[in-house]
Amino acid sequence: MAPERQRSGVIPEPTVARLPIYQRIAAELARTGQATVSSEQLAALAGVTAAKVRKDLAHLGKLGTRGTGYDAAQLVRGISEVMGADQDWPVVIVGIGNLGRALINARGFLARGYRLVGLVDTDTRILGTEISGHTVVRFDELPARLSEKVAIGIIATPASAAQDAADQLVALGAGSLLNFAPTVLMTPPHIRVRYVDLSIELQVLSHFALTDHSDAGAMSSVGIQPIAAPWAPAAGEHGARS
Amino acid sequence: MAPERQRSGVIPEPTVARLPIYQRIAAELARTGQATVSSEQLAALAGVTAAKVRKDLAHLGKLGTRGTGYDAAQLVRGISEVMGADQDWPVVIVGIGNLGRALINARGFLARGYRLVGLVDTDTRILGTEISGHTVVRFDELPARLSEKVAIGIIATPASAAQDAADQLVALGAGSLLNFAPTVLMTPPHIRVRYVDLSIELQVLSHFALTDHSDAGAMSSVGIQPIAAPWAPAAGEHGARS
DNA sequence: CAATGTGAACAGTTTCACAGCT
DNA sequence: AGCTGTGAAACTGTTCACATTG
Repeated sequence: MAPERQRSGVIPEPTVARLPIYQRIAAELARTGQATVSSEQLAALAGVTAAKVRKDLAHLGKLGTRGTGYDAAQLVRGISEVMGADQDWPVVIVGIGNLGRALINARGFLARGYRLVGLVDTDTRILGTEISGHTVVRFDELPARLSEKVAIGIIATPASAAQDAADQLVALGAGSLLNFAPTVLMTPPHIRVRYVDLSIELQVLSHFALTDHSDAGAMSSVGIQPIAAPWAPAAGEHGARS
Repeated sequence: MAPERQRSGVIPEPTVARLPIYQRIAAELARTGQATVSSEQLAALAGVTAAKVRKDLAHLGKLGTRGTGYDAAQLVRGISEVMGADQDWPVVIVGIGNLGRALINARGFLARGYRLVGLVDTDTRILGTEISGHTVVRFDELPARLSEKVAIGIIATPASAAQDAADQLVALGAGSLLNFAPTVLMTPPHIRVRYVDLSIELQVLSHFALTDHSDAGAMSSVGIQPIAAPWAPAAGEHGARS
């Protein structure tokens, strides 16, 4: 029945990082009553080219209809499926400072499939505190409170504590780590790690501010900046590898 | 005198995103008394290949010495220079929730060159609050408090407020935006935008957890995982484009 | 006939291998 | 002898152009 899903090969990482963006747009359009989306429209709203959208979506199998476009609702489901948002991913957050709290509270961050199962910190001032239905504990108290393996560990500690956090998370079964601390982690080879280093983001911006030096729009790389619009979507990619 | 700096062409974005990592490592080594670093050592600590390190650093001009390696202190300075960390970048943060506060407090985030000049929010509960020597104000009060153009605007608001924040920041002269809200921003073509979407990071991890499915270390892409170590650095890239 | 899906050309990065300094 | 700097090859991802299909 289902119109041929889950195409064969692996999906390239840049594509994987763009799929959630298409999904968000498709969901919003579906919500406002639009049943179908063209690659052109999706491209305009996502800040990429239409060809890229089609290549990206082709990885999901054929869920478009020629002459018509993609079914918005079907797109949302199809992308959920490949992203694994359907499954259940027990998440532990280490480091309950401002960043940790921001992650806990951010709407849409721990939604759909990503289930918070533990909060870890060492600061005695917040140990024992209850946040979002979870008590903040030290690492050695965590196993007693877990009834399952951790799938994803989020490291929101200072750099000095990050490696230890990674070790402990791996010991609890985490196969994936999301590291916000500015350090390169040493991990066994089968562990997937993604880095989000906020200070690097700033530095990359200032570097290009320097080299673009007022030569408006010269930003060689992408930047589709579609046809006739006073303002065009600013295209962006989300990187990192394991 | 200075040994030929600032090579001609543009530096590829993936390289730009790695330079701060090398810098951090070089700084740490210099601090512990090591005067010179080889590409091999830098590679092992950064989780990349030695060839990549050499190609990357070659963009800075020739600051290595054959047979010896790179001078650690010189590396730190050279990278500061190309990243623009020497210059002065007035930064405004919009959205003083947990994330905004995390950015303000994170050691190393607003250091060296990135100078906080304004905090904006609309929540009456925190308006007027003083944080890090800056009073949180509404956007319309900000111009009166600024004595210069904004260089970089950081958007740490909910998605619903992000586009407005972007518009206002651009009006204040910001040429670069760092957007943490899960939305594609519409901006004039000469504005550089980088996206950090936390929920996408989680989804990318779960996608690959799905497809790698226990086939340990098969992660095709990079993953140098050097020679003989029980644990190898987990390589990572930091992406996004304007 | 509009809009997808895709082979082929193109572009950007990474890896390799080694020539060239120190 | 050791280690950088760099062309050339390999690879990965993007853009183009169009045949194909509903």
